[in-house]
Amino acid sequence: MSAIRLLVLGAVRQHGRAHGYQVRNDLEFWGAHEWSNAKPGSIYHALKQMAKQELLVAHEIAPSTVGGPPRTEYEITEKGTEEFFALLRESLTAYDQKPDVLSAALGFLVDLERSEAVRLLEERVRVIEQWRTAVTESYTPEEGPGQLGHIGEIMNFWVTSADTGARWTRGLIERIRGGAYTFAGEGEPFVGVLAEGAENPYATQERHPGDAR
Amino acid sequence: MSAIRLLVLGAVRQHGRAHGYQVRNDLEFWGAHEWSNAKPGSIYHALKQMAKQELLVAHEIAPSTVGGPPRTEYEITEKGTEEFFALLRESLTAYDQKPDVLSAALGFLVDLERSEAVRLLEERVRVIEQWRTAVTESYTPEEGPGQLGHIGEIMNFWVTSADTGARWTRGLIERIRGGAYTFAGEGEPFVGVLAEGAENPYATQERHPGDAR
DNA sequence: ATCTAGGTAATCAAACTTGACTACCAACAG
DNA sequence: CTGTTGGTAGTCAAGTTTGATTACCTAGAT
Repeated sequence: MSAIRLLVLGAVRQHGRAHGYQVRNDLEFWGAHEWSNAKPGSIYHALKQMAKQELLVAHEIAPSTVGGPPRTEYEITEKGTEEFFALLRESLTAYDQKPDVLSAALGFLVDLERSEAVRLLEERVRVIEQWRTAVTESYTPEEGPGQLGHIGEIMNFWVTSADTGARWTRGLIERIRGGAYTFAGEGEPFVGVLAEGAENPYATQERHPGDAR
Repeated sequence: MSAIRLLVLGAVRQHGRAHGYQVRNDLEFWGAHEWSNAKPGSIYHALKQMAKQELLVAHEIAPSTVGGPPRTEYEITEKGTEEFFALLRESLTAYDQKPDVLSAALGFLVDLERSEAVRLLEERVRVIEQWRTAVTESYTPEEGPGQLGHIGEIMNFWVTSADTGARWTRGLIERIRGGAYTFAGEGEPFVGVLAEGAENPYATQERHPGDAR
């Protein structure tokens, strides 16, 4: 599964109603074009595709208010909302080692309730650990180690990445447990989209436990 | 760039001459279907594509020696060999954060000379560090931290992954400096392909400095 | 009044990827 | 000597991704 559907569904959902260019801008604001396949063609394709599948409805109106050609607006349906949460939950727990999927899911983490977020992330840690066990067991000994030569470095690399992923996830769980961020049903949600016509003032640093209440 | 071209080119090159099914088996032997898009359709597609681009030549012969339909054999051309090394060098140094590309390159690392391998990996570390600096600078302060809320976790995740990647690469450099593995021009290369008709006895563990001479 | 630089919104062909499916043959059971 | 299981080798249609390109409009410069 690629990250694009989750990203697009989530972006439309946050706006309530959005046209392609708006979605495109949100995703750029999140830096998504850097770590996922959120490029114009993919975004517009996903919108059309999901409209055909009735996850979105297309309103062929809106003759543009700020110049440029007319635009199509999309609205998320009930079915789309279900799909959104299904994708979100799956992306958080699956360890398919495609980091863009996890990144996309992190962007929508706070759309869940705090307790569920924690539960899913704990499940994620479990899945990673299982994967690690399976891999190191099935790809081991028999004829003794060293049989693989430099090929073993590939597995070593993946295992190292998995361990980092697990450790990082545990850190995130702690931050959430410690009260960081505002989750669903906790009032004033954090708005991660650009207002119509706003500038793009991105900002971040190594963030840790106590901030962003 | 996806990993498939490098994988297929490299596999054909190691055999000297190979048919699709053989390549497919090699990649499976390396576990490539688990961490890359090395699936049958992609492999056969890549073979045809690269034959059209004259990176490979197709020999439409070989009426099968072991049962099954006739098969097409491919041979790497000079142009293909150049492309192979170009892809390999790029995959080792580029930090496009698609880990499958690095994995593929690791499989062919020993086709380079030891000194070049080290040089490229050091370059890789530099590139990762540059990326890290650029990201943490450009996505920072201005309106003070905490502006990003949970969105900051995405960057945090990428930065953590980058750091792990850099640290792991440094470890690999040390292992190589310490004499691990057999590189180009050092005699008897390690054979990472299945002999015609061989079983698939994969094996690995957390490997460290002194082994596999 | 005209030109053009630049932002807005989207499309398109070409390439790539996927997963299911086909076709061929050998070997063995019945 | 017939059927059927299983491995070998590959194809195909449907879907996705990419990068270049188009079309529209505004605002300021000439």
